[in-house]
Amino acid sequence: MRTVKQVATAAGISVRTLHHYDAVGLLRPGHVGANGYRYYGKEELLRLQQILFYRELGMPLAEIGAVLDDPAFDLLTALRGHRAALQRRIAQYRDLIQTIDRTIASLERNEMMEDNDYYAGIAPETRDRWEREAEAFWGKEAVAAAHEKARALTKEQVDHIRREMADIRDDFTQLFRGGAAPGSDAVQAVTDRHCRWVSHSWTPDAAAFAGLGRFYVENPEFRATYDDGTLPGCPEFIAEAMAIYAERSLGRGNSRLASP
Amino acid sequence: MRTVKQVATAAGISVRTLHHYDAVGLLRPGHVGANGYRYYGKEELLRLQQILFYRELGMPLAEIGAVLDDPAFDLLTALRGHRAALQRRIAQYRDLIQTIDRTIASLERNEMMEDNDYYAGIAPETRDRWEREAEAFWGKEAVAAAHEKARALTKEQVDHIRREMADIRDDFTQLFRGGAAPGSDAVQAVTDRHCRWVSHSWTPDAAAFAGLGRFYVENPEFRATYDDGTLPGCPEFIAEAMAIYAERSLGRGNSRLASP
DNA sequence: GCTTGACCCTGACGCTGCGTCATCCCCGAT
DNA sequence: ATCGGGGATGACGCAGCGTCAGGGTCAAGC
Repeated sequence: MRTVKQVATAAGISVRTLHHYDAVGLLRPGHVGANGYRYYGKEELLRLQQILFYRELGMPLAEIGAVLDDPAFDLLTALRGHRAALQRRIAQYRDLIQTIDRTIASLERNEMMEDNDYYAGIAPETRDRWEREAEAFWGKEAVAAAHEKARALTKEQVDHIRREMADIRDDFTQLFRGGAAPGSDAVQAVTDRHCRWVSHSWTPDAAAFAGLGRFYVENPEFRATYDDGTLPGCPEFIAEAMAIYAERSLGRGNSRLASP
Repeated sequence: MRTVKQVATAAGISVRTLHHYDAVGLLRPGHVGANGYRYYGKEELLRLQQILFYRELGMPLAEIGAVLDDPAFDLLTALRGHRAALQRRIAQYRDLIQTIDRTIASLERNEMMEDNDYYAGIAPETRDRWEREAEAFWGKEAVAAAHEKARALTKEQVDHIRREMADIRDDFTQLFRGGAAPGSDAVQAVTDRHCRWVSHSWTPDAAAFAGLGRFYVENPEFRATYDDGTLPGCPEFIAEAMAIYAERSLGRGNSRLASP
């Protein structure tokens, strides 16, 4: 029989959380003393473990209660729904990140041009505000599309290319986190996709592709792109994979890109 | 001068939102009529566009207010911080998705094997402890990978595998009782079967296979399984056989598992 | 037996960004 | 005069606790 604090510290949660779970009927103490103290036994601790597990999955408390109290509850469906929701959120966040990147880029451009202003007569602030307003007004998609059009590419092409790059980047980071070896089949497969992607605008040979990898390592912008700020060493990992790929698949003239 | 509803429908937000923004001082109407009606002019509309833009980036309203009201505010830093936060969230969600996948997999496996499940007769607590020990020993990734592999098996396959394991265990105990040497041909033949058996869910190299032997010795549950309580020293015997096997047949790259 | 400090309890408000009533006022059209 | 479509101001709700505030309880040392 443990008191609230003992349980809380053991489980890594706060006393208030236990109070809350008691209040909403999610986890009742096994015993309540005459003084009103809550005491938890083994059974309650086990239940708490389960609660915390599902909570970590982002499941709302009410749903957790339903799962634990009703064995007929369709947990599988609930989990799948949860998974889908998480993926939607991830996709949404990725879009947001792209928008932020564009905003940052435009801000930096403006700062860079502050001194020797190319656009004499127009204050950078104003121009910047214009762009943001335009984006807010027509939607970032539309503005982006307009910019891309100027580069003589169709929207679908651009979209496709962007998505492909995002995919590749995600695959790389995930493999890196999973501890995959740069020379492993999985990593090399992604590197192959990357090489094909690069080939949209450029046809690298072995040396050039390996050089691009080194460029990723040395260039802060690219580091930031791949590194995620949370995965130090990921650019090096990618560069290594690219070097291996260059030697294996691009070296000695056995280019896979000769016949696309 | 537009009324709340006009602004709201034009901007795609609710009237309540405008009220809220007014209440928190984020967006004040340009004019307020004698009757209390809010009227918004062009300036306010522009400000609203900016507000909505930053809101879409997931920025809290208070911060948006700071950005718009204080031109000295470090927008770049704020945006970068935001980006990092979003990426952390994405990483977190990806971890959650992985956990969910594992949970779903285990649930499906259990449903598939309702009666005779993998860990029949073993208390969930014990099972969990096993799993944690196994994870500590080989790492989470390896255990998770083994689980994935296991979940793809049909019921008959599982039955077959279990029977095979029982046979192997019997052979081991019989040989041990008969005083066979761990390096003898008979014992090594059984060890070979054992290695193949293990390979159903895992592909060990020499070090890993020998490590599994030590795991059998050190882990009480496995001791109990092999030991039968009547044959002290049997786990050590098996571990020794496995170590020898590992060196002879798995070491120096002459792996039999390279071409299964 | 008394003080002290560590714990325990029960409210109750706060936070985020509005959605959703409820209640009442106002304006133009009929 | 009346009616319908806005408009306004509270106020509660939500999700999951954090964070006081105010007041008992317990074990230990003096």
